[in-house]
Amino acid sequence: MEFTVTKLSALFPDMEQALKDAILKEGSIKTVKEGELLVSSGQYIKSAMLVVDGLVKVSREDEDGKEFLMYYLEPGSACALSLLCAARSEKSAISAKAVSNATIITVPFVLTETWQTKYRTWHEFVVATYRKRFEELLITLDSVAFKSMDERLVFYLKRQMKVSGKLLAISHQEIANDLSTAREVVSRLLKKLEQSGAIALSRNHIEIINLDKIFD
Amino acid sequence: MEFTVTKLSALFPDMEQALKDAILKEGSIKTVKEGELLVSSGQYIKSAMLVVDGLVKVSREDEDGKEFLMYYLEPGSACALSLLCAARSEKSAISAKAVSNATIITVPFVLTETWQTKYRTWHEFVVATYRKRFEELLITLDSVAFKSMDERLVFYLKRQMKVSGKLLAISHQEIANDLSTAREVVSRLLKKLEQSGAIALSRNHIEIINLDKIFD
DNA sequence: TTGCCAAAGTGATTATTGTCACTGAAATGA
DNA sequence: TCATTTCAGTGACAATAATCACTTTGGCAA
Repeated sequence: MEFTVTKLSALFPDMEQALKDAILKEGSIKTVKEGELLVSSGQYIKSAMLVVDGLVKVSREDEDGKEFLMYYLEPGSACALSLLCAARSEKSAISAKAVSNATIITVPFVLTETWQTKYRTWHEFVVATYRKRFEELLITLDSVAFKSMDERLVFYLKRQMKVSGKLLAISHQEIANDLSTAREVVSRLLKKLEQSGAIALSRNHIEIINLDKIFD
Repeated sequence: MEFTVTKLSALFPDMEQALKDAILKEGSIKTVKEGELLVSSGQYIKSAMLVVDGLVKVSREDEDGKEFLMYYLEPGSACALSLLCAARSEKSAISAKAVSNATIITVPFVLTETWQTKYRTWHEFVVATYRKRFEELLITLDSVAFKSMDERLVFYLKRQMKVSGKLLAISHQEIANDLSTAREVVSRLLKKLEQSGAIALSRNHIEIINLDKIFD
């Protein structure tokens, strides 16, 4: 896929012209296949990453490999971590994985740091990104801290629906990983949701019928 | 307590002179007593808050009043939320409470927004604050997502020790609130820790003897 | 000093979640 | 098409945490 200023404008409408030019000039375009890792746990991040196409899933991982879904990145958004770790080039305990075929623009930190003062709209973009990720993280934290597994599952399905539509191509095991629980637990709770008519189950697919009646 | 540029310099060593002058000129100094609320849940935040003395506890709250400790703010730090909510003057689902008598400098958002471009070091301070809070939030998230209650309690006590020393003046109920669990659970687990010699219990006080041997 | 109240201790019970050990059912591909 | 692998369903059980219903203790004030 090739990028022009026009396409970039659609994704990042608030950026000034000079910044978009700079992104096209200095950034490298990277395409990743579905399932591929963009950032793996323990890796050093050296570039800012802008998602321009596809969907990227950002997870947290602990020492023994258990993972946990933090949030999704859609086209037009950036990973706050990829901006955060910037300053220190720190090791990250997060991983980023392409959920669908995706296209990313990467810009080395050395450059983006100078952009902070050079382009006002870059700075604004960074701050807006921080804020958005922070809010999403808080919502994720809420659901772990205050909700039980059945509520968390419904919350999860709703979020999935937002990014992938009503027909989810996902296994129970993957859901269990994202929620950091066991597959059997997910299977049982999904079954309950099916019985209540909220979803329809088939192998590797979940069709969301109506989750609104469930909780609040 | 009165503030001079010298005192401010010690707390915020990276700020440029002009910025420190501006803080003293434009900010209002606010003192709060132990236990007082700085920000209560549902309130609109209209100012950036810089902690210059004392200790402030930042918690998340859900609809039915259950709370959850996010992190502590020590002198020289700012609440990321108080910077984040800035742009939108959004309602916050967080509360900030003074753990000890505390002194805060508040600066209205209208001003701090202009500071973003006016003072390079203010911008850097904001970004550094975001990063720090984000990291702390991730660590908090880790402990909820991956750890069981006994591990979380030890983690909690260690964090308390960092901000308040080895003798904690805190009730079991308060710990339970911070961890979003029941008092009985905390009492039982504390008892276990006492039996293992890691802590000593007395009414309204917990003395930390050695938590290093416990876990990892 | 006594009486009260908040804090802490405790046993019993329930609910939720995690684990184990399977079986069966679809997809894949050789 | 058959064989292998992956995914899903399920019952039994264990472990953890939450809830309930108390009792006990210590600190403080009248």
